[in-house]
Amino acid sequence: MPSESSSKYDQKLVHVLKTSAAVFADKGYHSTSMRDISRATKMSLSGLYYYFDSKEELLFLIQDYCFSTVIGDCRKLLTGVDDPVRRLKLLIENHLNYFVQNMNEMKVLSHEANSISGELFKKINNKKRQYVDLVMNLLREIAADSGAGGADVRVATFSLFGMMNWIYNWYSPRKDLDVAGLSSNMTRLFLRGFLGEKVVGAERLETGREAHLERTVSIW
Amino acid sequence: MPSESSSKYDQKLVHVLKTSAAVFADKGYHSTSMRDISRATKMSLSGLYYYFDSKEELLFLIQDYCFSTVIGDCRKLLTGVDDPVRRLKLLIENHLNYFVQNMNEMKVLSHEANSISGELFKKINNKKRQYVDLVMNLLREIAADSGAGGADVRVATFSLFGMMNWIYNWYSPRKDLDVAGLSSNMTRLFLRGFLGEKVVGAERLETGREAHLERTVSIW
DNA sequence: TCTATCATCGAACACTCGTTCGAAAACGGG
DNA sequence: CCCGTTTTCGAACGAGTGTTCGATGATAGA
Repeated sequence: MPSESSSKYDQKLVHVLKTSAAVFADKGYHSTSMRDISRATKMSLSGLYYYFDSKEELLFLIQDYCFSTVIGDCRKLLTGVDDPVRRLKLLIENHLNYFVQNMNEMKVLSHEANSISGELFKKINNKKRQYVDLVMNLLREIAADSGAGGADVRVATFSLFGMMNWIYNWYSPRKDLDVAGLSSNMTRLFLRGFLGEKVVGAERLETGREAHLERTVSIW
Repeated sequence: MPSESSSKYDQKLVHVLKTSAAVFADKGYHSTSMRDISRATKMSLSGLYYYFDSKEELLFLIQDYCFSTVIGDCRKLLTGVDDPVRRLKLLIENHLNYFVQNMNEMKVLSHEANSISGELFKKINNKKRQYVDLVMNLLREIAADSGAGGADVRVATFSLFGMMNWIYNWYSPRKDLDVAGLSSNMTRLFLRGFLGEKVVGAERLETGREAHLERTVSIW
């Protein structure tokens, strides 16, 4: 949706989306009134409707912007990387990195997934399914490569999403590990669990490089 | 809250709670009107208020009943079991077993945790914290016993809750594994990830017994 | 059968909601 | 500076909200 054009209009829209996401995350979508949004954005009530047609479309824009960003960033990050285990690791890092920095949006994504209906709902769900399939196929590939056929791939996929997407319920940047630590912990937890120790050991050799996301103490 | 007394009153209250939970799960708490509840329970609007003082207390009763049940069942199940790994395994089985059979409540628990305020919120949060601490201490114990100090216990705890509590987003009793399969998959996934393979191998010897919860094909 | 308690109900109140509309302000290229 | 476009706004409407109240029906022990 948001191309490279950062027009005045786009900038303000993004600002409205971010502010609204914060309010939605705090009070919940349905018990947030358009008057609350108006107050938070310092815009008049009717002025808001210049940027979207309804409260529901506002919610859609928030969700769509998030998924587009996270999927887009992910695609960029994965181009050129072939080893599926490394791809998965990068995907996890990207996912956690983005949502730790956008926890309000994450909460809205989780809580208000069913607050959108009709065509807009379909659009969001397609993007979501796209992302899920990406992970599921990755896991299938990894399992096949290593001959570890014990685990149900569907269970594994959603377990991974579960542990990643649950963070908005507990993660505190102040008292917890930073994103790099969080990421390496979860990656190891999941990969070891999915494959067993040996394969993770092999992985260790290949990934000692990219420091851009794990500058701090990391077990990898 | 609900003692052994199954008076007419209690029965009807529980029925109202269960029905309301289904509606809340479907439409969300805030966009469910008391008139919706009235319609679903086939009670008059004002008649509902004989069983609770406000919509918010209705939500509280649903959540409180759930946590009380799951924690109570868990305590019963764990009495007499000393090995921390076995305790954890039983806890996971109990958790998944209960919430697969009460997915509506699970959704309400997750989505509407912050829709309760004041004293009622504190009560719920205490029970929740109790339960989380139980798991976290268990993990600490397990990590100490096996000398595997690599993983952050807090991350591990909430990762476990994440994968378990995410199921309401994807689990379908028709197309997915049954609870026993789900449970054994997640248990293995988590324990292997948390400890590494060896310790899980040891565990395999001790737990081949309890058939009451895993009658079906199980890898354990 | 009488009566006190339990359970249910219809109607109404005060309030907030999302959205619309026409007009005014701000802006920017000529 | 002017004018067409972009952006903002105040006021209002109709619909739906949670809750209350007094009264009525059901129930069960004396």
